[in-house]
Amino acid sequence: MKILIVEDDSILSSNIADALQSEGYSVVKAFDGLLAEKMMLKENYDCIILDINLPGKTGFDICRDFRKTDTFTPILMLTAFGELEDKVKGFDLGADDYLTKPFYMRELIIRVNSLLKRSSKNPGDAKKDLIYKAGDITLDDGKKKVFRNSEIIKLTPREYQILLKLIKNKGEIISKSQLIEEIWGSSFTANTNTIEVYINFLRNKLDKPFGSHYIKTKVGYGYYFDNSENSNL
Amino acid sequence: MKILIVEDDSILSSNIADALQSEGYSVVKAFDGLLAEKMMLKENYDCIILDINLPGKTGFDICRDFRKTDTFTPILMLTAFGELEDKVKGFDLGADDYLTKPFYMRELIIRVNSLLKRSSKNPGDAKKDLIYKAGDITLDDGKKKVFRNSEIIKLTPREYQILLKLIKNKGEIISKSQLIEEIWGSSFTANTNTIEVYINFLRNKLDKPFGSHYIKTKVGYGYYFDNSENSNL
DNA sequence: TCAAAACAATGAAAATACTCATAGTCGAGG
DNA sequence: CCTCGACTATGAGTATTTTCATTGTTTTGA
Repeated sequence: MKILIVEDDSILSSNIADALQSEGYSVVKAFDGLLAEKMMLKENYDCIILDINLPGKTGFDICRDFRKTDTFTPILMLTAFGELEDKVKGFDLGADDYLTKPFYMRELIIRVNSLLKRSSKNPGDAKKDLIYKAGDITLDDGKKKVFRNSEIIKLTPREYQILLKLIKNKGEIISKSQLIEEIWGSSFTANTNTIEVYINFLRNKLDKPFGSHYIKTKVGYGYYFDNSENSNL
Repeated sequence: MKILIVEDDSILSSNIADALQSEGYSVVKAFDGLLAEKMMLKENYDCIILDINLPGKTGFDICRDFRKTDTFTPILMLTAFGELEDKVKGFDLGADDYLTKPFYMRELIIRVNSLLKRSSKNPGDAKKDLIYKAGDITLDDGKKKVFRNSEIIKLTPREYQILLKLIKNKGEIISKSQLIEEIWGSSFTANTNTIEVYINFLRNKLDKPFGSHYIKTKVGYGYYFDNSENSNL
């Protein structure tokens, strides 16, 4: 169980981390809103503890944007004392629970435990397997949606199928004949350059507007999804 | 265990919340009758604590309307001191227990505990699995009934089956072939547009009279039930 | 190293498929 | 015999898929 703590007060953050670790959870900390969001998009956490007042981007905004791409990871919000409407807003934006500062660590533990219990019971647990993350691309195979940094990218079915195949085997080279076989079926007469055209469509939507190169060509062999360090060189 | 507290006095509300939380319950608060009702229809709570005097809509009305679609979630009513007939009326409208203000928190805890014990022993517990809520739609698969905000919607069997499948997997895309397979069976020759037509029927009954769009099309992929924030855009 | 050959990318246009609303047929049951 | 639910047919509007001609890029071998 891996938990992300997003809290800029380093003392509080460490206290929370200690408490959770002593419960056997593995913990990752983030102190800045923007950085936190990137981490959330790149990696699957089992639970996220999210402060509201953060440098970079507020917890509210992070929560709202994150819920566009991920609806199952439980979020526990930390609100300042007395800010009652914060709680309402938090729930509206997709938080699963809140805790008012200051709080007892014991209570935080209870709430995290119950959030995790709830989400593990949920049928949504299986949905995790349907979500693929690679670089700053998120592909939700349940909703058939693709995001780039929480910005949605609209793909046609064929484009989507190709991207799915490439992301499922990221790093691996997929030959054109493999793509044809799996997406068009064996009966398809591939006497034209249909695949090249679709790869081009994909790049137009996925790579070019962002100035990056995830979809790479291996001349003579096929295509592959590259999310290594310097993938956009 | 998640408990909803519907009480407009924020001090009392917080006191109740604290008491329940220290018992290990997870708590959600609502301060307005109309909002509370929306929350009740959208989410399954294990117990509801309901004040009578509320802005927006009285506890009596909420209770009565809620019981049309949900007969198992225990409701504990809070009545003002001396209003004896309130208790009678409360029971008549479907409340499971009442508590007269002011009261000791200890007593509230006891009553909530016993309500929860009772409902968990009940055969009605199994019924929860048969009730699906999504947005302001409630589908009772035990009674084969569909409600929109406690107003019943009459569906034909085929329409019902489709809606059930979509709501069971709300948010997920269901392809036409999946729908055909599960509802008509594998032997059905799907050479026509039967599904499109039924989706149209469903929308006519479920969406159009209310100016909303729960049933969405993902062109080329299939259909899905959308109850996100801006589902009617 | 350079040119030819093989391979890949691109833009535009034609062909095809999909969705949806309306209208109509058919058969079972009151 | 009339109504209602299940299903079929059709056509317009839209979106997607495919083809083709052209341009660009990489590889190879003399």
